[in-house]
Amino acid sequence: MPHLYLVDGSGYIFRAYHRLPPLTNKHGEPVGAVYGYTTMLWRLADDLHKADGPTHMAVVLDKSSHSFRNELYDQYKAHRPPPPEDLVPQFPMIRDATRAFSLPCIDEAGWEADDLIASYAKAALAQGWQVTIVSSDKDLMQLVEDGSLDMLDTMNNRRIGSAEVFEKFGVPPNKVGEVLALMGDSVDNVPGVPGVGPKTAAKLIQEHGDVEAVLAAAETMKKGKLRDNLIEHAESARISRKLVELACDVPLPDALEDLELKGIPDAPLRAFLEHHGFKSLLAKLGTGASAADAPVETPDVAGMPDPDPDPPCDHDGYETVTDPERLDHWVQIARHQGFVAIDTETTGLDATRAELVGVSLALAPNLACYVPVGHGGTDMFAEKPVQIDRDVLVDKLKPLLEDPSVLKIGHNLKYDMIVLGRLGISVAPYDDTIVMSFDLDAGLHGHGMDELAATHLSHSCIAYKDVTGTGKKAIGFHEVDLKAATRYAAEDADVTLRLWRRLKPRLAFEGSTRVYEMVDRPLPAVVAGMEMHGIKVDADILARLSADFSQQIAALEEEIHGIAGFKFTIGSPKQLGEVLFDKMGIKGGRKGKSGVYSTDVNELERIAADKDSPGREMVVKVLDWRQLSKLKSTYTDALQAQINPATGRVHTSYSLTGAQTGRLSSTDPNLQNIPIRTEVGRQIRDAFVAEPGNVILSADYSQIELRLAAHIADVPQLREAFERGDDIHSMTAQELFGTVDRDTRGRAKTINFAILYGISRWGLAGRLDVTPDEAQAMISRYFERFPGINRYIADTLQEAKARGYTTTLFGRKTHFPRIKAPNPNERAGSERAAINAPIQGTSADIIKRAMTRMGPALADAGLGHVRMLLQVHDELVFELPEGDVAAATKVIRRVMETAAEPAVRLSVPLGVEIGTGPSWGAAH
DNA sequence: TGAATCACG
DNA sequence: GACGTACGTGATTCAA
Repeated sequence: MPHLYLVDGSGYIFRAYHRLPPLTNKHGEPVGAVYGYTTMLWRLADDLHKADGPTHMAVVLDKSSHSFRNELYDQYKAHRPPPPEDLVPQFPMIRDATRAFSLPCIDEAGWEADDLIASYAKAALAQGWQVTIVSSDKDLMQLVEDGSLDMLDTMNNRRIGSAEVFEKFGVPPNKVGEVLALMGDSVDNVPGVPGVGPKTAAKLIQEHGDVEAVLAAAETMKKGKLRDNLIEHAESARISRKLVELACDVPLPDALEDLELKGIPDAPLRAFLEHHGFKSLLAKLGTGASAADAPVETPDVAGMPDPDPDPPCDHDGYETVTDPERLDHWVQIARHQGFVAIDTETTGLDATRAELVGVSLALAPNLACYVPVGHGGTDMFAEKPVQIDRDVLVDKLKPLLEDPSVLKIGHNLKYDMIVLGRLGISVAPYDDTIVMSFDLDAGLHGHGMDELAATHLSHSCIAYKDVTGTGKKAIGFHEVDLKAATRYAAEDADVTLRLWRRLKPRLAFEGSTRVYEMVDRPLPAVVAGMEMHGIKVDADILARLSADFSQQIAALEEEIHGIAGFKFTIGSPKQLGEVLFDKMGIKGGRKGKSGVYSTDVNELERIAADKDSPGREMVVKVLDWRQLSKLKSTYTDALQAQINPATGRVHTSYSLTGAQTGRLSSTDPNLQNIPIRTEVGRQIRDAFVAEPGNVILSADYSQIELRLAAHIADVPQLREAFERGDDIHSMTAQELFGTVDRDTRGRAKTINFAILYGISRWGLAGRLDVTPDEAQAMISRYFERFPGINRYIADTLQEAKARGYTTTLFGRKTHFPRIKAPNPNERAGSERAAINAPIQGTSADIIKRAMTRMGPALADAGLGHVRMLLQVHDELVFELPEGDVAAATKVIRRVMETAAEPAVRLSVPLGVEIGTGPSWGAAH
């Protein structure tokens, strides 16, 4: 069956003009509306091949501003301002664009485009055709008929059928004219009835059927303003009814059959696109791929005509959005454009607790706005500034942020995703400029927005503290006045967008697309989920430990002071050093550069091991005191304070860009350094518990860095040992010392780690308590037995010096700008780090991939209740229903063991050890 | 704010 | 011949 598409070109031009940034082409002609129009036609042309796509198509335009309606009512469209100056030259270009697509362009003097559309629609329907009107004009909604005529709003990619019409007007399509007549239209200057808006009009028509019936019933209505207005303005209502009526019998300038689509010839289209420099569309034309085949997630900014890159930030040009309709406006441009930068402002730094204060959006440089929703302080009764209701913002923003065809751009989006996630919004797809910067420039500089703006845009951002103040006088962002808040917040979105335009093309150009797409890009969403979920911590267990530690600390303190003969601050390394080395005369005190004796563990253990030292007794107690103080202050006390009272759980924050090698880091609190190595410390892990009926599951990669070293350096002996499942440290001991016992295995283990960290004979000598010469002999022997290792070290160093960076198996770069430093100490430090980075970094890449795949893999296996809670570099911690343990273990092991594949094929297997229990401690 | 110390992988 | 002794993190405390 023929399917006719009627494109409301005139309506589209105005909307596109107002919703798109003011672009110009290389000839300096304004083309914003033309660009929007062209991409819209392109998308329509894509539907050509679809089953329900068009067989016939025409673009309908207004010819002149005069129509029969001016005869009916001389004020019709009287107050309409002339079109904007830079839109006028675009009208003829729209006709060019239409011709470039070889589409018929229909206009007729004396008729509006709406009348022509209505007439063509009726004619087509009479022949039994399908009709789609490409427009979102409310007047045209009268024409909708279920099953035969619908509308397509290309700005929102939304089909409008009678259900949508009913939702908008409260009446079926054939009554829309009645409603429009009563409510009037200020833009077209259709008078309607004063005091009657969409709601009242809909109610009246629902009750009475049509305008005449409403007017007739007016006399019988209860007395009031409405009744008076209906009686007084009855004539105006009748005129309005005629004005909104569409003419359906206009003689058709072209016959229906002539509108048949015969394909779109390349040449004229190409010429048109080239004239305007619409590169992204040209590219699609060139490869013969249709627009639908192109990735919608990453709009080609390079293809946007943009002769004026990065003007300085115009803080006073940012809009404060306090009117819901203005918000709609911004959202619609964003949806049409296909990308938008976003930033949220909140009451605090902890995303899992902070309240939303406002959201800023940016569409192009200097085209940014701020939408306040939570300003006005915490006092419930205080007067608040005019602003949009938070729930309204959520309703209006959610469709945009979840629209799969609109790319959301943020800087450290993980934060915004948590804040928005708590309001029921998920953000996808997205690009994160902090992650992009990290993947490009790790090791060169930090990745905070202010630093990147200074580095890449030569722009110094408004400092947060300039807006809120510092120290005790600091106020929350919700207390900042809207003007200052807009300048600050909109600038953040503006800068984010500008950074994105700089960084995005660099990814491909500099070979970092792989690691960005395959490893890091998905992480903000995954990690946001983990942070939001948190892990349950039993405050009672911690409180008991705190009390216990307290007692022991007090007792030790007394004993230590007793031995010294006076009181001093044990926690002060300065005082402790003086007590030990000056007052008590212990020998061998070493002063650091600040003139303070070193009193670290190594030093104290050296004293404790010396049977003749007078300080033995005290030093042993100090070591105990230190351990308990550390555990109490850093863990048992601090952790209790970190429990979120709303959730009863602890929500750490992971930094995706904190560790140069690609690892995550954890803060507030750091859950990646919870004690495990000593029995006392280990008890703290028992406080990390599962909810009733659930268990904690811990899965960790066994020896992942050594396995990766075996693969990367290609060491056959190590590879084979891992394949056989041998104890790798015993095997190393056998190779190095010819015998395996506790001592040699321990030494071999130390050497194995030393290799990964970039070894020095002195470092190893210190660890193993041997002379540097003996240490050197062991290193030499190691290189001899595992010849791949020194080749790896030499190659890595050479590459790091030649290129300035190292890479992981997934292409992650870590830069080492100091690797050629003249200071040998500095240089040697960089060299060791460079040796370690590819191994530590590849391990980080692999577990990150496992994390990304874990959620979907568990869901596929029907294990939706299994939650991933923590990552500790080579370990993932889960919480799950007891009954799911067996099934989940299988999935988790499979995902982790195969996480490198298929991008990287390892020559060693990855081993994963899994344990479960009521607490994290018990799961190990 | 930096140094020292120590918790983790 | 000096350098000054393992990679990557974060939190706490003291003292300036």
